[in-house]
Amino acid sequence: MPELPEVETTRRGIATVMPGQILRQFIVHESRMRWPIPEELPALLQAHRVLACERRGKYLLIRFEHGTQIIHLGMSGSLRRVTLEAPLRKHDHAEWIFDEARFLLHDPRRFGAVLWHPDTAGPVLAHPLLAHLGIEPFDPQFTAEYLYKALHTKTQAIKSVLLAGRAVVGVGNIYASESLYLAGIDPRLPASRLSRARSVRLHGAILQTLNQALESGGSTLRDYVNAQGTPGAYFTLHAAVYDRAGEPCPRCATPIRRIVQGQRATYFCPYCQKR
DNA sequence: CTTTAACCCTGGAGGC
DNA sequence: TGCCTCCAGGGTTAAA
Repeated sequence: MPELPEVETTRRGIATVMPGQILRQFIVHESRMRWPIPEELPALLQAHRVLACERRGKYLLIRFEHGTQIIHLGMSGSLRRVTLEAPLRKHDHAEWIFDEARFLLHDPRRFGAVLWHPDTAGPVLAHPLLAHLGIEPFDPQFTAEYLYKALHTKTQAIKSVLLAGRAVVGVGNIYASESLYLAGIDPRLPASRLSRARSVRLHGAILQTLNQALESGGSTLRDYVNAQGTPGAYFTLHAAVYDRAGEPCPRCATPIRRIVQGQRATYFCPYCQKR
């Protein structure tokens, strides 16, 4: 589920509650995630104050006075507010308990992670998992020219390059297909062959796609803040090509094609999207 | 350095 | 019903 808009929506949700609060208890129910949740983490965090809730790519960063929790939601994870009394469900692997709020990390596939980076180890953004991430899409420095320069050295198919997250973060498998559709670009095009003019289109398409998803995430946020626990309508509902193999292209009615690139599904319109 | 494929894990969908 | 196979929006890691 979580692509960048979902992660950002989650960040906004926890950021309305956690900063300034003292974490009374951090409890681990299942430590076997992408990497083990450090055993010493509950003791390290107990009675410490949250300073801020940030995000880098799809990683959530919960800053404390002495270090930062690095959280990834993987493929099936969610971090949601629940009532103080709410019973644990299957796949609730960790919980954050504050005086008047409680949060559960729920992740059936356990591809997610909860790590700890002490301040003594240096800036958290220098952490090996974060150090090589591409630019944030909403960073003003992310321009069409920036995108052009990041792509023109890569020989791989443009869809795979977008997905890799080294040029720009946050374009997951859904949004990669959707952005390329919006920009009229064939996902198989070698990234290096994208012209400046088409970089402008792609840049706009990426921002439009992510922004649209972020807006629809607002309903998720409302649910989130109200502790209803049900994910809102995700962007999937408005997808033009994603998961629509065989269905007519919204623009020209040509059947949408599904191909596999780097072991991930890609959807595109063979007529509207050009090499 | 780049590129490819295997892998971590559970659950839902669809075929038989 | 049940059993089997395939597929899933993430990203790291090892191998080529």
